[in-house]
Amino acid sequence: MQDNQYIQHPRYHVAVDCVIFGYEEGVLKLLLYPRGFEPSLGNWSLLGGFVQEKESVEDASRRVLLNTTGLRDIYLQQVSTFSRPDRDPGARVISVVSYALVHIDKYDKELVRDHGAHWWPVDKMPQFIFDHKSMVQSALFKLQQDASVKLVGKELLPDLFTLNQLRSLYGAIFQKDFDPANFRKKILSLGVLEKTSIKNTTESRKGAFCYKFKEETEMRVSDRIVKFI
Amino acid sequence: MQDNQYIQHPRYHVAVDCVIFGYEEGVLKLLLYPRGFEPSLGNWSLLGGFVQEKESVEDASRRVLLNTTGLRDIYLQQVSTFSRPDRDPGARVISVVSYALVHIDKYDKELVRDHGAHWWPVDKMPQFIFDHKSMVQSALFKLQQDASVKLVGKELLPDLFTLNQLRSLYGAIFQKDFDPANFRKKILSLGVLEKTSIKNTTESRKGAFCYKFKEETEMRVSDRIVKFI
DNA sequence: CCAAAAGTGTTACGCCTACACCCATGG
DNA sequence: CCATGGGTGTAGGCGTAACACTTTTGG
Repeated sequence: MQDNQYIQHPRYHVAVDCVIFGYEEGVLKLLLYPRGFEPSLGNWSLLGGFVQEKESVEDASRRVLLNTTGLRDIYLQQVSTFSRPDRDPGARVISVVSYALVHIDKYDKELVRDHGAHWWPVDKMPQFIFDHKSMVQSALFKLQQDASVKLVGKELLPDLFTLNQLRSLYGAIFQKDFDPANFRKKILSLGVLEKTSIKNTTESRKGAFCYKFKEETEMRVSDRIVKFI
Repeated sequence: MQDNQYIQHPRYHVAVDCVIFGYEEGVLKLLLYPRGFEPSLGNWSLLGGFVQEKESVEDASRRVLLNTTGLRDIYLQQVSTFSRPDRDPGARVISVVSYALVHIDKYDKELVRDHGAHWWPVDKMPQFIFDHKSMVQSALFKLQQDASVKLVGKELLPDLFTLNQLRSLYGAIFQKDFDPANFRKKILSLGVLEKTSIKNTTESRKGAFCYKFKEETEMRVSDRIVKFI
């Protein structure tokens, strides 16, 4: 492509939309924003923004996440690009969707409240604007794919967690119950967790030992954690 | 986002780049175009083009494929979006990469020759322009992912093919040899192939029966074909 | 004591791997 | 008749699923 060829081609707004996953009380949740004006008033929207001159799509997503949740160093994965010419009735906008995994207890509550945002369980989601519903579906699928070859959890759970909390998280991600005994053996065999001497007694009478992720180890594992995906 | 908010944001050229896979003589190949001018003269480029006013990214990719290979109804999958601000030295261009699977004997030879294009084996690729090398790597990875849960072959092989041709194709995609006996059993157990009475004697003295894909069946299989990815 | 979660052990089954082995045929 | 690819059969191993069973402790 020659430089002078560029000029004759149209240019578009390029947006980023973030599917922000958090995990709380055994439920996988999504941070969404209510749309305050027509069209699509009352429906809910992903957190988004426009790509600025000197940033990449990833930069833009991180900027948007920082501005609305106050969080840095977030685990972020690109999902897919949505580009139907009529997808946004306001103007031609091409949107790159990513998902983010955040610690639901660490975000800036004030900032989020000021934006009117709300955490929605993934199995009870509201009406979305535009094509945001299929964005969420794509993001969830991508998360499942990733979680089947990489142990997610560091990004969503507290630093110390029990194996049953991790199992519940995987249950929430895959919408499926995992056998406690087998899940325990499978996960421990991966060798990426470290047992601590701390017991968590909030969820059972007996109390369960807490684990943490080993430093330095890549959580991407050689064989898949979840076989069926 | 309100309509009047759009105007203050920058707009960019949005391109599509296609990683076109073909399969010939046991080798997985890529259709590439030589760059005829500086910068990056002599290096090779993916087939690309700009997204026009009334088309989606997918539309644009299909248009570009049609214009340069003469092929319609191509199997096309979006891979990822590349957006580093400096990725194209000529101008700010955000590019959405897809891969295409084509029958290497059916494309329009003249059209391709006129463009100076050339099929390159994936294991002997030339120098690329810009970030096209990592585009190809991402595309190959995505193809591997897809081929492990969906039987690709309809899109790359002739209508009638032997199981060993299919095995060679999978070997080329995953850069790994599959055991003939085990591959045969695994593939046939999927139940998506139909044996014909036609024998192909070009590749062995004994001759091998040709198979074809069953009509109507979805080639996406429940358990994965290739376990290690 | 009992319910309920934590944690360990056992068994059976399915699938994959790695071969051995027969078949057909052109040179 | 033999080298070569086509095609079938089989034994071993590994991982998982299913589930029994034991431990701990607050109510």
